[in-house]
Amino acid sequence: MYDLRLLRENLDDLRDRLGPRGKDVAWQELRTLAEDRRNQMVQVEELRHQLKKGSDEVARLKREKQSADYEMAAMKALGESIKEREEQLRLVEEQLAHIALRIPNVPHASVPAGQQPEDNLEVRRWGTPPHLAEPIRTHWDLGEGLGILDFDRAVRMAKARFAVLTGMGARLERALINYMLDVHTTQHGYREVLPPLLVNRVAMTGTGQLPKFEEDLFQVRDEELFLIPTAEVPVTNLHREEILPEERLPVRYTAYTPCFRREAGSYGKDTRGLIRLHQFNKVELVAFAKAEHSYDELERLTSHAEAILQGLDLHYRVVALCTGDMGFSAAKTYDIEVWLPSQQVFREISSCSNFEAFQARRANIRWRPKSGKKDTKSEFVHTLNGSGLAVGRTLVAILENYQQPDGTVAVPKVLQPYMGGIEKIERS
RNA sequence: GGAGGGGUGACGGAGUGGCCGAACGUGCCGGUCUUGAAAACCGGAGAUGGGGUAACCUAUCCGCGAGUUCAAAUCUCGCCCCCUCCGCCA
Repeated sequence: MYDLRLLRENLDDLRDRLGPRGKDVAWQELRTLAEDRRNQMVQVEELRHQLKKGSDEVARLKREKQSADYEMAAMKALGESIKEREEQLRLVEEQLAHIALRIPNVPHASVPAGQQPEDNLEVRRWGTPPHLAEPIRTHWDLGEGLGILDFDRAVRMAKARFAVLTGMGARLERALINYMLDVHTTQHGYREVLPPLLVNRVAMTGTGQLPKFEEDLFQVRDEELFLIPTAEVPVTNLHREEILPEERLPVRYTAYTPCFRREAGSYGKDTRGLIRLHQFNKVELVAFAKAEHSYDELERLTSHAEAILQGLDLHYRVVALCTGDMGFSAAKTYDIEVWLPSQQVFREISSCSNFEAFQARRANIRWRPKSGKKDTKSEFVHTLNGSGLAVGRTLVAILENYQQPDGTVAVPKVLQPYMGGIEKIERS
């Protein structure tokens, strides 16, 4: 969502900067509507001003025990005409919002141009692929072989794209969640949050999931509530309609939540295994920062997500998404991709974005400078978030990268305290 | 789910139709006083949108949305949320 005055005055500039990202935007209509809105607003204001003065005049006449019949009749007529014009204005604003809420964020200057994932820019790699004996097994073969992963039975109580973890599989997932939360809270300075998993429409609109992506969300029947697709939604909305004092910034939260996604339009993709499910666990990092610090914060937040992979000794790379591959609300995104030996590819395990003021404008999240003097006008914060990490995919990476020739899986050192001290997952 | 009470500015809390953007208090900012601070006293200060180069002007905002009226924080209706008690329940 954009500031409407900026929108009107910098429409061409905005269109240029969006480039192909703005190809679906009705620019001409937008321009007309923005002009209409301003003109009609000026008129309505003027008429309202007259109405107010007229009403004051009626009050004065009545106080002086004079007849006010003429004025009252005139004001009645004026009031009706205002009502009509306001209705027109409301319509224009509605149409304007309909378009404006569907305009994606403007990419930061440092974002590589491009349309395809191939146009993404690799910025660094860490570690090396493990030396594994052939045959290299997939995580679903390993998991089912060890009896810790069950896809078939998940269909009984749910449907395809759900999974059941049992035994040491469930334990490993829980260990990962605890490990990640512990690192972020004790080493990286994040405050832990356990938010609602159902949120309302306003919250979803604030972070940008709505109105454009409603078909990607699970919705509760009979009530206007949605299952969260990411903890980003409830945690960013913690400060909706708030003005944060300067000394509180930056604010950093971490949250473990299950996430729910319809995965509409992904038929045939990643149909096997834990990679793409309707429900998965994620530890999220969320930050609120001043504009001048938000890109430093993005680097920091990304490094915090990387720290988890480094602790687990998993090979990964970081890529800067190109303009065409970025999400709707993001101004810049780094994806962290972990090495999956079974497919010999890097797969996304974290996505870290700076939304600049895009979400803050929609959710009305501001901060106010400390100085008590003049110039204490509030400003929009910049919001950021990133996975730290997607837990299910981390479990996948561990199964595949730590697999042994006999089909067992070694437990990474840092997780052993969370796994009751065991060093290896065996069939049980 | 049932019964009752309530949603006003950063906070507390007045205000039941017109000079109310809203008393008063606390907190905040500036000043006087003081070696400095506190206290006391004086003064200032809401948010958002629109117009204007600017000083400034203007509209809207008393949970949200409709309605009545020349005029609504105040009256009517609907909705949302919070609190207390009862029921149910992890």
